[in-house]
Amino acid sequence: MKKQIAIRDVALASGVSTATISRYLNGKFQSMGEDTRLRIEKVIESMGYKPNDVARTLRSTKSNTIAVILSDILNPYSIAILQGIEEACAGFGYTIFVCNSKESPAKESQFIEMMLAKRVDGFVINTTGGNDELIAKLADEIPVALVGRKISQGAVCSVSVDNFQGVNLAVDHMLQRGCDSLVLLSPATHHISPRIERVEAFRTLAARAAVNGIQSDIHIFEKIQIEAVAEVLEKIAGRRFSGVRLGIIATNGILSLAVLKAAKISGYIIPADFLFIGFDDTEWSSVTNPSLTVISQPTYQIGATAAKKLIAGLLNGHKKAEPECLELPVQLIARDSTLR
Amino acid sequence: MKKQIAIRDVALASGVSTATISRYLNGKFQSMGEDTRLRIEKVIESMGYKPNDVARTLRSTKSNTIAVILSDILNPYSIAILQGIEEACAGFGYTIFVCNSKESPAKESQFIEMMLAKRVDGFVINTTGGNDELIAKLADEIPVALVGRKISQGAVCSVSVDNFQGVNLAVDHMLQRGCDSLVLLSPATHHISPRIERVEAFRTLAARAAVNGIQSDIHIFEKIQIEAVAEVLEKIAGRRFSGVRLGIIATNGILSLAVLKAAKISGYIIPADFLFIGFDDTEWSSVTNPSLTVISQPTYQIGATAAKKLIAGLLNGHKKAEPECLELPVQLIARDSTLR
DNA sequence: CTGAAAGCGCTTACAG
DNA sequence: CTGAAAGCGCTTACAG
Repeated sequence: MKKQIAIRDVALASGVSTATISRYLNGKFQSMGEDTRLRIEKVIESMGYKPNDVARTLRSTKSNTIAVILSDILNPYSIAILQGIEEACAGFGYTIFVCNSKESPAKESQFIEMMLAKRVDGFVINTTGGNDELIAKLADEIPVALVGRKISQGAVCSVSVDNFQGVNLAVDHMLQRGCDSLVLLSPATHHISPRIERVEAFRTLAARAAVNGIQSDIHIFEKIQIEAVAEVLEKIAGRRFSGVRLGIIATNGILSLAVLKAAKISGYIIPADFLFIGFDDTEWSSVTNPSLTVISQPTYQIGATAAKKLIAGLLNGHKKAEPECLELPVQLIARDSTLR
Repeated sequence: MKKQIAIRDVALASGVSTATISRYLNGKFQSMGEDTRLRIEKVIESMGYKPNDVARTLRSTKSNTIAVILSDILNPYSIAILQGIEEACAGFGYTIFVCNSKESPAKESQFIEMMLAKRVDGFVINTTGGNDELIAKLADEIPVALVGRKISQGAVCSVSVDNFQGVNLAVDHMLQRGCDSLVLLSPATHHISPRIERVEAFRTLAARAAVNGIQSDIHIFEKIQIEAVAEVLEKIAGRRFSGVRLGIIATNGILSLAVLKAAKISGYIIPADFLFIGFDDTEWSSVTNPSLTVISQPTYQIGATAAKKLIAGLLNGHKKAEPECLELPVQLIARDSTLR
């Protein structure tokens, strides 16, 4: 690497002090003669000078950098959120670090430390659910916006969805289509808020439906494996011969895909054997066999909104993001998997 | 934010100089008394001192940070590569900046400038194809590894796939299944190497097949829109009534999905109306209707390999990554879309 | 094995 | 409108 041109070189060549160059770099043109401004512009152009962001950050304690910590980068849900974050940040000149905690609280807290050491200006976190205390403290020091998953303590800014509404839409849809038995499939809830909320919502709604003789059940999967799902399917869909009209709801995209694969392996036909609703309207949910009725989450918007809230706080010089909890509405998209 | 504890504070509290603390931080234990090491360890622990990476980077010109510039973060292909990069980097303590150029050469070059200003240690780029010269020069200054797409000039390290092999597998498969007319669907090739290579490969292979009376055609899509694809399908699949046995190959995942959607809208039945092979074995290609025969690319491995090559160079103190061009093999996965 | 000192490339009151 | 000077928090020869 050839020797870097520093601000000193530009100052020398322009016949002004480094302070003035710095002012120019920071767009403080009001306090500067037009002639000097023009001169500096020329010199910078001709020397091909590029400011060193690391030095600027060290001095100004502003890095124009945001840490994004995702619990599972493989989930299309996370990617859509990431895209929302990326675009919102790029629009304001912020660059993002991307970390993948893989649902490990230990990794998550390590990443938080690393990002702190890199002096990021703020955090967008889709938390594992295992660092509530750490994140609450973090949010006291530096702007933090949570996406998709909330934490149980502290007043931390979050953007998520109305999970009760989501499950409600799914349950209502099933009942309208004549189901008299409902089963909810969920990944292990741990301390992950949307999972807890969805299971809770289902409990509440199932209790209401029970009054009208609707049966219900809940299955939690510690690990999402096709075989495990197939096994459970075998158990609950055996009812199809008993004249029961079964409706199955899966509470996230990964699990929805697993149900589709398990059904295929086990030879179940959807919607003949059971109606099925998944979560997350991925780009492929309209071309599966059958096409998938889903609860669609505004993923892009979740990411973009969170990033914008964070940056709004940053631009106002706040030490923390507005601790407001936003809950965006979801939508049911009816397709063939619930065709009666 | 409470005042940061600096190395000076630790030095004071430990009764040594900042130089010694710095040595400790950098693991230079050989040149240090065991007693001092232990003492420093204690002090750092009790003060909760965290080194400032920005300052370290400014001084040492090493940021332990790598820029990843993706041409389309929405493509599952990119995500899988990103995952490979992320894991390889995390394994060596490197953090990644993620930039999405959205196939815009202008954005791509802007991102390169930004990342340079942030003093990243290296670049992993899935290029738009519009900055060959810039990237070639870049690679002379700093380690660069290209993923998926190569550039036409300069000796730059790259990890991609054997595209001739991929198309060859697809064409052979079609012929074995009795096709006598082959059509290749490709997004606009621009200067994107795998697209060019795939179209070229098809040309070569189609010419060979022509000797045996096999017909062939190529359609390039400027923009991938369902309607445009449906229109082309209408034109070429009209042949199905002429007793011709048609095989269609789409050269990337996004386009494959579009073909599936277009076929559905237009009422074409795959594989009855035509056989179909897509590129990229996404997690959902086994549950589409019909399940998809694909050319599977080792996406995770592409990313991981590129990142490891880059880091290997970095660790050896090289200014540039080994300018070797790696081409990984692809695989054909046969499913229902080519069932005869 | 350890320290004093210079310096990485900027920004920021302060003074004029 | 502009400059001199201090300093952000480290690392690195150099010297002992």
